[in-house]
Amino acid sequence: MSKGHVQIPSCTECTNESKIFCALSELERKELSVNKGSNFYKKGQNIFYQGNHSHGLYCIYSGKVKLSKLGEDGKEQVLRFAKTGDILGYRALLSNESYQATATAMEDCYVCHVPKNNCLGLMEKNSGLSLNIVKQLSHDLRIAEQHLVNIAQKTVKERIAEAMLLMYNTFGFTQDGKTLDVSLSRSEIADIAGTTPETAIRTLSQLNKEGIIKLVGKSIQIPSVSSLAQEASILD
Amino acid sequence: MSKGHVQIPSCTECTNESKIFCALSELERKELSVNKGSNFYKKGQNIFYQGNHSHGLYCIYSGKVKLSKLGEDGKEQVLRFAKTGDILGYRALLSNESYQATATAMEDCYVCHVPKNNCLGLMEKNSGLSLNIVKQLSHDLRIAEQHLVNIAQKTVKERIAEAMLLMYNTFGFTQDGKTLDVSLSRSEIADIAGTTPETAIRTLSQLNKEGIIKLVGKSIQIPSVSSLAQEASILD
DNA sequence: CTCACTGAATGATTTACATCATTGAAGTGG
DNA sequence: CCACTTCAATGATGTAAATCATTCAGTGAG
Repeated sequence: MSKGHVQIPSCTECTNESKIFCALSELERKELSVNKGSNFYKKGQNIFYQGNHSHGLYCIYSGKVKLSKLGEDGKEQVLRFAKTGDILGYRALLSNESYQATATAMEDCYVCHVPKNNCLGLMEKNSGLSLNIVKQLSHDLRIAEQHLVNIAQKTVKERIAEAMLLMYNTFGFTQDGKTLDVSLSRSEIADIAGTTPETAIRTLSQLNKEGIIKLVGKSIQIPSVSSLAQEASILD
Repeated sequence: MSKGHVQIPSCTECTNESKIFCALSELERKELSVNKGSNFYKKGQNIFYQGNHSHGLYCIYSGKVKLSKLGEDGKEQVLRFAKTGDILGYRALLSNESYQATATAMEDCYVCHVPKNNCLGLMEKNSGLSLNIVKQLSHDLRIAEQHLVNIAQKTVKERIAEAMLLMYNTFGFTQDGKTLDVSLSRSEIADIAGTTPETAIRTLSQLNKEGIIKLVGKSIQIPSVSSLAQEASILD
């Protein structure tokens, strides 16, 4: 807890370029800030659980978060990721249903929480905010449906390649311009691709041998994004 | 009921209880109606194609429609269904992207089309309408993500059972209270469950032998919805 | 330093499912 | 009425991937 002591500023001072809240005026940002809470989540901690009831909106000040869902047998399926500036929990908030996924900190995170009434009040007043959220929902739906088709029709190898691409598209590279700026266990990669850890491991080392990716300790390098993309969509 | 001569009324007179447009006042419905077009689609015809650009919103006056998506290799994946009173194409309209799925008439359909500007104008004026659409999007996202987990983790038999349940939940039974009120080819059922026609056929006849479902010619009967749900490992 | 613990990697075995090939049933048209 | 087409159904076979089991490398505690 004593780690760092990061000071989270008011929403008016927030430097994150939020895709959602950019529609707000200075005054509205102030209103957003009034009742907000800020929390620190250690790597591995859950921000909310599938089945919980929603009390507001989460906004990631810093850190990486994964959203996953449990199947009937308890096996985890990663749905998508979120990072600095992204908001979480809008689906449950808007449909007034319980959370249908679990949000887990992939690394130490600072996350703000805006109470339900603040959000809904602002959405009613500011149609730009509503539209941004609608766009976010539309985007998520598109991604989810594409993910569905991928899981249903592609081979494990293609799905693993696709998972690498997802990680690249979401988090990008570190300074060296080739290493994925995210650390996932083999088991988590398997949960994205809808396979088992063992098969994920085997497939990763196969891609490694083929030079499509490079496994360096815990981290993964992608020498050529385009050849990885080719691997993800075309059968060998 | 004579084919080809159904008179589609103005939106003010529409008897369909639309989940979306119920938020509109009499006056707004009139506005909705001004520029709307109405079309007849024969069974098998496409209402819009994956990749097309959106010019407005579709509203189903009568009939059943399936929404599906093509994988890289051309294999079809059924995403969801729509029926009388449902609207289509809101995702593409709102996110301003092209259609990412293809809508196909499963039986002869009458479908209205409301131009883009009418829709967006009404949405701006009536926040209840926006909220309804947000709720619809949230719902679709929930279904899509659940579908994803099912495809990723369940066996073919469970997925086929789930597909039967989806058909039941969407279209219900005919008058006899046990026959699914929808006609799908085995190949289409396979496209829902993410499998091949052959395996779908074999699994259906297996479920038939076990008495979970009854295959009567082209139609499918469900003696007990709860035992079918059990077969699909649905707990909720 | 060594013992225990954790995650990664890989081999062996089994299972589930796709693919291929064939037959039968039901339409459809000349 | 019969050939022709289309679709449902099923059996045989090959294969991808899950499951189980084991080894190995790295890390931290005592």
